[in-house]
Amino acid sequence: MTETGTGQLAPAADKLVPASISSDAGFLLAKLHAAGSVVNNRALEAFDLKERSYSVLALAASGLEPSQREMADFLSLDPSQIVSLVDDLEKRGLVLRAPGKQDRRAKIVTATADGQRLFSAATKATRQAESEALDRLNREEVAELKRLLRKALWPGLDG
Amino acid sequence: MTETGTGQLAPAADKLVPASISSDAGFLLAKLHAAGSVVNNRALEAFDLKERSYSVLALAASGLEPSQREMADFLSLDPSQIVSLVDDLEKRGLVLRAPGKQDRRAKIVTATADGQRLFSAATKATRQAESEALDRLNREEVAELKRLLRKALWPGLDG
DNA sequence: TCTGGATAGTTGAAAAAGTCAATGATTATT
DNA sequence: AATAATCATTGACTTTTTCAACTATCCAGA
Repeated sequence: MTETGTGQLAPAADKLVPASISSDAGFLLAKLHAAGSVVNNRALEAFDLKERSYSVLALAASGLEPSQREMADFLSLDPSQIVSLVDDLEKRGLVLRAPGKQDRRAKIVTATADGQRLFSAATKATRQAESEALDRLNREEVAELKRLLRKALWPGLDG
Repeated sequence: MTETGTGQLAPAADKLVPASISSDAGFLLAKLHAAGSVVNNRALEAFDLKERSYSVLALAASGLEPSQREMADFLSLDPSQIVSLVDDLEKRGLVLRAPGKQDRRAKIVTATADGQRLFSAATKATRQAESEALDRLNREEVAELKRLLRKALWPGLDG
């Protein structure tokens, strides 16, 4: 994406806005997600993380003791992708694998103290990145956007 | 993603919702986009299109006479990706390339009559897919979601 | 006008990401 | 006890993304 330093699109990029696809929710989601990814990944670079590894670390640090299969479902990734993401984080001493207590096939992934620390620091950076990516919305609009996204994903939950 | 026939997530997928990442806009966008893509691409299969080729066809059919570079910027794709997408659509007789009138380096992509017809039919399918992907939101909420996404992308435009 | 630097499209290679089937270990079902 | 299903893992394979050339064209300034 052609970008200026502030994350704004180049001026000429507005020409195609009137196209009918601009009222397609799938397209709007894709485009905002793409723009946000750039900012997010740039913010995570300093921690040697990407969106993907950050989200795995976030789940490991959540206290919810997720299995890799649960992570795969939740993150919309193939189980084999989780394997390599966890491999990497584990090599770096950020997470641990432990066999599930009820089900020894499963591997429960938890963050180490180092992992928790890195997650906290990285979270600050992504919060900053998020407000940068959504800086055209005011506080209430950001909250409403998130509420609608959550409702679309998990109706009736307060996630 | 583990899915039921209705596009709902499998029951166990709710366990991780309380994780802090569920309030991260980037993650929510990614997840809803991922879920929507599955439905969208399934709907477009019948037309031998994917989200990508559909969006290129949509711009070609828009009457805005976009150049490939403008398409690349607008769709957040690399110019070389546009080349192969347009190649494919052109081989199928759905779009035409014409040199730009002011700038002969540029290639203006327009839909043929066949392309217009296919686009119309495919649009019906994606509309259906969209309401399926967002079926947990009511009409007003969908409108509000789109409004916020558009505002985040193009503040001050009525796209 | 000429020249140098930028830009549009194209090609092709390389890296990254996604998909999928097979396997061993374990659990669930019959 | 036997069969079927599930979890993590590996490896192959495809698709997507990224990037560096290259040609043709445009543009700005000498």
